[in-house]
Amino acid sequence: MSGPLGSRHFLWYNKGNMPELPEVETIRRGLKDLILNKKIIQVEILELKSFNGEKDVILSTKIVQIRRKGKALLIDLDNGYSLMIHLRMTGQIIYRASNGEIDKDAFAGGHPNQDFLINMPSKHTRVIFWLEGGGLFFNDQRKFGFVKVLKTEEIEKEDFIKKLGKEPWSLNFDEFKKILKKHEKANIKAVILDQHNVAGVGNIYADEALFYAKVNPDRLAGSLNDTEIKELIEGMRSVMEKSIESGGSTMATYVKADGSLGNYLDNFAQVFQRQGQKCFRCGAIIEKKRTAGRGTHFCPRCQK
DNA sequence: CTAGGATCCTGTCAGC
DNA sequence: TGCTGACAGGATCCTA
Repeated sequence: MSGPLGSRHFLWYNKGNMPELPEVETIRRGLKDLILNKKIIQVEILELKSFNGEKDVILSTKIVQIRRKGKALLIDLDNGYSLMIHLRMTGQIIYRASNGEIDKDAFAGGHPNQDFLINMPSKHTRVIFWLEGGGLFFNDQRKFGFVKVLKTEEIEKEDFIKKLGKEPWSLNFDEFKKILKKHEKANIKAVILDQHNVAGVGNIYADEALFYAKVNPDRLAGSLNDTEIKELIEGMRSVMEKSIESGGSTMATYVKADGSLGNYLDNFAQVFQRQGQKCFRCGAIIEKKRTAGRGTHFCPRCQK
């Protein structure tokens, strides 16, 4: 197929590159320059499952703010309503010109795949928001993500948001230690993946943060000492900050300078999807196993 | 209450 | 070559 840069792209399957906090933050920043103050002219729901709420209530409204809570993207409208978007594993937010074609303003973020590079809508497009001068496409291959319409003032009462834990940056040592004590018999990886405990950490950054803290993902939460707890908070902050700086999984990080497709994980990953390769810290071979029901990458030598 | 397994869904890939 | 089944995973629901 021919890509937007005029070169040929090879098909490349991204296993497990799911949107987490850094991806949603990158989308939030990207959309701010593109859709703020724009009016929603029409909404097309192509998959009922992907859209919750009343569509008519958001028609002819203006986008006044774009926020993020954990992995949830929040788009506030000027009539007291908001859109809550959760990308789950395969969700994407794609902005295109009003005919769906890729132009200089094109933007895409979330689960990186071919849809970043082709005209919209695609077979994975579930909801289209036609705006003044552009189209905002919610794509989601596996249909686990969703768009939800709700009153802005009711966001805090929404089930997912209400139960959301703090993000690593606002979580202090004592609070985190208390959480680990509460779940002392669960795997540490399961604890930091649970959005009720810490907001925003998904499978990629859980593995990366545990590597940073030199903690084996199978360890029980109650077994971590104070130094490890401190390092783990630092790790969660650090790996996600680094990913946000590098642009998360967006079109810009997906298409390399020569027009071929790259892996945005290359920008920061120390262990994720590096099984069989050498640990950057100690040289041992990175392994993959199953922890907390998830594919888990770790260094068997330096993660104790 | 907690911990852990099943579930949703589509696409990929190994194995025959 | 084409089919089949295993696998991937965020958050929720269910079970013990």
